[in-house]
Amino acid sequence: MKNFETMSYDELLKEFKGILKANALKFTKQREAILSTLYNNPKHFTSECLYLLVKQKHPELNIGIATVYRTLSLLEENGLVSSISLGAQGKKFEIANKPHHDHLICSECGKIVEFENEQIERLQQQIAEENGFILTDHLMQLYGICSECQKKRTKGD
Amino acid sequence: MKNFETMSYDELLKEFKGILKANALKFTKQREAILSTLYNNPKHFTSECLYLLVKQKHPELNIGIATVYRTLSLLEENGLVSSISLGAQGKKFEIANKPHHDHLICSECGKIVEFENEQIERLQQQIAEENGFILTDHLMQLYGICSECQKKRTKGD
DNA sequence: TAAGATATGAATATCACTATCAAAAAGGTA
DNA sequence: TACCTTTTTGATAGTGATATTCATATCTTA
Ligand SMILES: [Mn+2]
Ligand SMILES: [Mn+2]
Ligand SMILES: [Zn+2]
Ligand SMILES: [Zn+2]
Repeated sequence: MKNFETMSYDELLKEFKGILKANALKFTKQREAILSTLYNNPKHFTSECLYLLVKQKHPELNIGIATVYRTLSLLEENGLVSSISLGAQGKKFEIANKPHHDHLICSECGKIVEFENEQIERLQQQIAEENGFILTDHLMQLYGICSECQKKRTKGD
Repeated sequence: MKNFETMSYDELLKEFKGILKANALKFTKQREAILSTLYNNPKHFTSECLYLLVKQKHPELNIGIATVYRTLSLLEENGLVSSISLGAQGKKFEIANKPHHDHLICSECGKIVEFENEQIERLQQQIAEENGFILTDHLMQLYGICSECQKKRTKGD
């Protein structure tokens, strides 16, 4: 997979157009609107939430939620966005212009902190090897209570 | 949370009854059938799959799938079962009578290998602390291709 | 064992997501 | 540019897993 970490929006767009062309797909206003909204608001988006924001930023497109789902799948398949499954809280998407990282999530307020830890990644690789697996992917999410929510709790009691 | 690792079925049942009583809930044939089926078939069960097995083992109960969902939630809330979310492949449940472990999953055949790694656990704790979080839980799943599926692939090509 | 509670199964609803389809837009060609 | 073919779109209906509703059945305790 290509590394999109340091891409400017123009480069990203060029990359996207290349992927579209390579697959005989078309470059549409909707697809660009979704990509640019993701790029300019680098958060962890619910499909619904991204849909609302694109609608707000580009009201003239009258975008449909089906298109958002379709485009997110397309972008994820091609490595331009990545997603995390948060169980009950649903699935969230983010643009893949950052190095690989995992997530630390506050169970109380939903805050998401990103982190990376090479040592864990190495150990994961080792575990897979020990069990005869070729490691292709992993999911790691840490759940806890963030410092702000800890403070709130103390006050509340 | 209590440690259920070394419990015999009788002990587990006693524990369950205690939880029920403490919450003014009733001990029913359905609830016991579900618990015993989980205990005697220590696998990773889909709700549907568990439902079918309980139905087969206890046809006289004519159990409904709603009861299976309800009971699994109840058991999970009380730490007697734990679940893993496998994205597209759905959610799987297992009885919590083993030490904590994480999962290595074959993307091709769905095989699940359990593992534990103290070193990773320590690093996770450390990461949470560094970010001011109190760690309460974590999720770690490694995805890959198991050795059998690797062999099949080579033959297929 | 009767009273008062919760639990159950069947049916229905919900929720996130996917498929369908007619109309619109893209993009290659001349 | 105008045309033509293909893909894309938004609205809508459909799907599958899980949750809820509700009338009846089953527990628990006195
Ligand atoms: Mn992230
Ligand atoms: Mn397990
Ligand atoms: Zn918080
Ligand atoms: Zn396999």
